[in-house]
Formats: sequence, C-alpha cells, structure tokens
Amino acid sequence: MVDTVQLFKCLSDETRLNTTLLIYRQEKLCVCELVEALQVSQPKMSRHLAQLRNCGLLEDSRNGQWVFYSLKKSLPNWMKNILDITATANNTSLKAYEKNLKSMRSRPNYC
Amino acid sequence: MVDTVQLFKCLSDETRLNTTLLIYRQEKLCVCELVEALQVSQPKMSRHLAQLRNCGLLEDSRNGQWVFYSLKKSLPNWMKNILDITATANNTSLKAYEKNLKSMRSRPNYC
DNA sequence: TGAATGTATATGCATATTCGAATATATTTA
DNA sequence: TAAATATATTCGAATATGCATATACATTCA
Repeated sequence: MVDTVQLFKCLSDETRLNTTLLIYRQEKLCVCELVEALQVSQPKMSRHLAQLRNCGLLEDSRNGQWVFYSLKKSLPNWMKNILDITATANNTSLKAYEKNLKSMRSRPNYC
Repeated sequence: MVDTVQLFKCLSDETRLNTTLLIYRQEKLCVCELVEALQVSQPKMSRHLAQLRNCGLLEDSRNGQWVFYSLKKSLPNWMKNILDITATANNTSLKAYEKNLKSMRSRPNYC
C-alpha cells in the first residue's frame, strides 16, 4: 500500500517522475527502453526503478533477459488520476521521450 | 511558475503536505493556526511555509501581527485538481486537523 | 561451455534535507 | 517605551539522497 507522502516522494525526482509517467502512458516498458527514452545511464535508471518498485508504485516481470516494469495493479484509482493529470500537463516533454522510444533500432518484443 | 518536480517535492514531506491540503480546504490560515492544527513547533512550520511560498505554491498576506497563507492565485488548475484529489483521499486525517483548529481558544479574526 | 547482452547491486563521495535550539524581527497593547 | 505575541531566520548536527564507477548476476545464443 502506497503512502501519500511516499507517492509524492517518488514523483519528486525528475527521472522517477518521467519514468512513471512514461510507463503510465505506455503500459509496460523494459529497463533498456527507459534508458533510451530518458537518456540516462543504466545504473541510474535501475536504482530509481528499484525505488519505485519498493514504494509499491511499480511492479516488474521478467521475460527472458528483459525485466519489464508496469504500474502496480493494486494502485488506488486516485493515484492513477494524479498520474493522468500530471501526464497531460507534461504532454510536451513526454512526447519527446516517446519519440526517442520509437527511434530505437531494436526494441524487445514480448508477445 | 511552479515546476512539476517542485510541486511534488513540496508535497513529499508530511508537514508540507498536510499544511497545503489544510490551506486548500480552509482557504486561508495564519501560522499560529497551522501550528495548532498540525501540532508542530512554530519554527518548523515557519520554515516549511517559507519553502512552499518560495516554490510558488502559497502566497502570504500580513494582517496586523498575523501572516496569513493561502494558495497562490496563479496556481494552474491541474495542480489544484491534484490537491483536490489528494485532500479527498486523505479526508480522515484532515478532519482531525480541522478538529484541532476548531478547538482553538482564540482564533485570529481578519474581517 | 563461453561470450555477449540486459539488469541489479555495492561502494564512496558530494550535496541536500530536516530538525531543535537559540535568536532576531515585527506588531500590538499597556 | 516596555512587554507580550506572532512570525522568521540562523546554526550545527544527523540523516537522506543522488551520482558515477565498478562489479555481480541472469539470460541468451553460438
């Protein structure tokens, strides 16, 4: 169960904020996609993902060599609403990250 | 203009979160009322209020010996929506703080 | 099995945050 | 003007956070 203060602490860092919003919009992304989209180092992304997972905001699922992250299913609706509002308000920068995603040469497929 | 990350940083501390939500619900409160409602020391409250004001979330107005804090008028609507959602989700604890407010012997009047 | 790739963690360091205690400033009232 | 009340600031210490680098682990594929 995510605490209110914890939720905002998760979102109070640029990397974690954009990571969470991008996952909210894209449903499910693996670490290497997030690294590419946000243009940050892999360990940095990994640490922030671990934090988001430990706080109960995200959940992970391994598929072969990839670990995919998505919003925790049990996340309360009001928290999802906050993500939705914030994503809309930050649409411009999110679009840029999604553009980085699309231009990836080989994205892992997990069908 | 409040940055998104800044907004969440403001709300990522228990004192600042409850202070902001209480002001959102009560429109306008002075420092001594907030100290009483949240049961924190005066310097602690003062420091957090200064931070909320510096980030552009709150604005202050002096009336005699009291300084009143309210939401910054220019705050974007989507941020107010987030406060609204969060206040609703935290209704129970906010009610307790409002009870503390009501039981204050002499509240400053600013007609 | 060994090499390559994706991901996670440990370490060390710099910076930021938070707090209590003490003190300063501003305003009102006697 | 002095005392009382309300608010703000400074200081030092403890803790938290963030980062890069290096390393470890897991999986795939040759």
